[in-house]
Amino acid sequence: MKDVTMEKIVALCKGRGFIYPGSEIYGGLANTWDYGPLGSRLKNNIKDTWRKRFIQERKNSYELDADILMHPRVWEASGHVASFSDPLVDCKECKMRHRADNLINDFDPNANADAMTQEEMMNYIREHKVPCPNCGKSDYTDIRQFNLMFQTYRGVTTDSKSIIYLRPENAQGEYVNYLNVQRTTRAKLPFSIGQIGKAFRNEITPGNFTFRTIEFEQMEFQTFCKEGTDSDLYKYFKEYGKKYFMDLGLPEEKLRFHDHEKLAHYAKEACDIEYLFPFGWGEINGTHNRTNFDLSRHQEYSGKSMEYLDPETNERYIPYIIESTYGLDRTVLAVLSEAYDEEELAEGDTRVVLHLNPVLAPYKVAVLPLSKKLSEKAEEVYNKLCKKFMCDYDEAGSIGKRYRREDEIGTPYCVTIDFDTLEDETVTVRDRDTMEQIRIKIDELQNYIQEKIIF
RNA sequence: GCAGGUGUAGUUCAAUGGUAGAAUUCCAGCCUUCCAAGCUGGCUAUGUGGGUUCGAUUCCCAUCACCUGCUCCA
Repeated sequence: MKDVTMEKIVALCKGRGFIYPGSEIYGGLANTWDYGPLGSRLKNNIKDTWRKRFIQERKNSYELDADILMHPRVWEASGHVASFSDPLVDCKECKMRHRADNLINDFDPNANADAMTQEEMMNYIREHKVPCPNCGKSDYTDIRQFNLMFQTYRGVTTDSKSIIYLRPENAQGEYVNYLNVQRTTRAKLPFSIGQIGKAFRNEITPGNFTFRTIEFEQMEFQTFCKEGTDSDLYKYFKEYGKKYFMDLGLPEEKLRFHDHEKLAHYAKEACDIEYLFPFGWGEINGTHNRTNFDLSRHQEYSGKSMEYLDPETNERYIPYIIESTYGLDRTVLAVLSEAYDEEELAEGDTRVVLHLNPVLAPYKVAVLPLSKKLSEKAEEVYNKLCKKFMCDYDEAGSIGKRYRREDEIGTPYCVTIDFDTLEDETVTVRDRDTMEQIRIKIDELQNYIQEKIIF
């Protein structure tokens, strides 16, 4: 086991085709990344495991694929238009950047900056000569609003009436559709809606590789329930999430809960699951008890009833929502960080190997003819296996070199065709983790591999 | 966004105000019967845009990206 650094992860990702810098030929675009052939497979495999755990294996769970673009009023109702922007000022003296509201609240906890307009905050800072926490001077630029939502315009003109937003979270798609889903599936509370999709936030902060990006993909699970059952479900889904990560291959000692004390405007309870990345602990899941805040707001802003008619009691009420959000890109990064290893073999020989859970591996199996004279037979085996699995084929270089190449991209099984194969229809299957080899009939290959990739 | 640093083949490094060299990777061929062998050949680079200059990869400016620190982080 060697030191795993972000540099090594980034280098492997770029070098082997997991993740490339975005728009690289134009010099790159900060905080954007493109998933290459292997990264796409890994990402999709993670999505598949998530769907299996959260949709397929749970009763009363349904998938949704809502549009990224939503009615602008959605974001007024959700509170994002009002509170998803930060009022920023720069100290002219030391160039330090501050949030104006934090500056005021830290200066005088009773000032209640949250209730101030931008202008009132500016005046307050000037009148009270609020000092810069860094250098002590009080000489600031004007407040600039920094909205974390990306805006764009629909239609041919760019007048303000046509502003629409790229969604900064996916949850609202489930919320505005919750009655559609409930009606069409005839679901009874509690039921859940899951969704995998992209969200966008105009973050200015450089992230650790794909840890913080401006475009990112989330796997979200919203459970609609009756008030009073919410806290138990909240606790349940925290644990369910942790179990999911452990099933992916993240060890328990590198996972921890982080309960929030300072809560977002919608939340009654909030907890992150954090993973110990090479750069430190980082959030990979957030579970929130959002109460009936969102649905109440949508009822208020849309004028449509968001009430659920409880068929057992004939009560009408707005359900509570337990949200559990999984960062897909972060999960990919966590899985890669955990899988990465450099192993010392005999006499200074080393190999880089990704000990990926086989179910996540981009290629499940690689077909390697020992000699190019065996290509025909090898292709026959390849054509058989690729009907069932993502399958690699390599006949370039020595067999040892090809094993190393597959180790580096996490292929769990290498199938080697030799001259005996032509006689007895058997092949060698070499295990990535143990490097042990077994001899097996070609006809048994498919079942052998299939059994190893059950999630 | 601020301060400092760095940008040369896919990767790691050279060199130079006169038009870039190596190792490795990769590709092809020979060889090779299970863990990075060898031989031969081949492809590939001065982040981008300006400026100074007869001539810029080199000097200057801007920009973009990356690294370190701050700031920010629903």
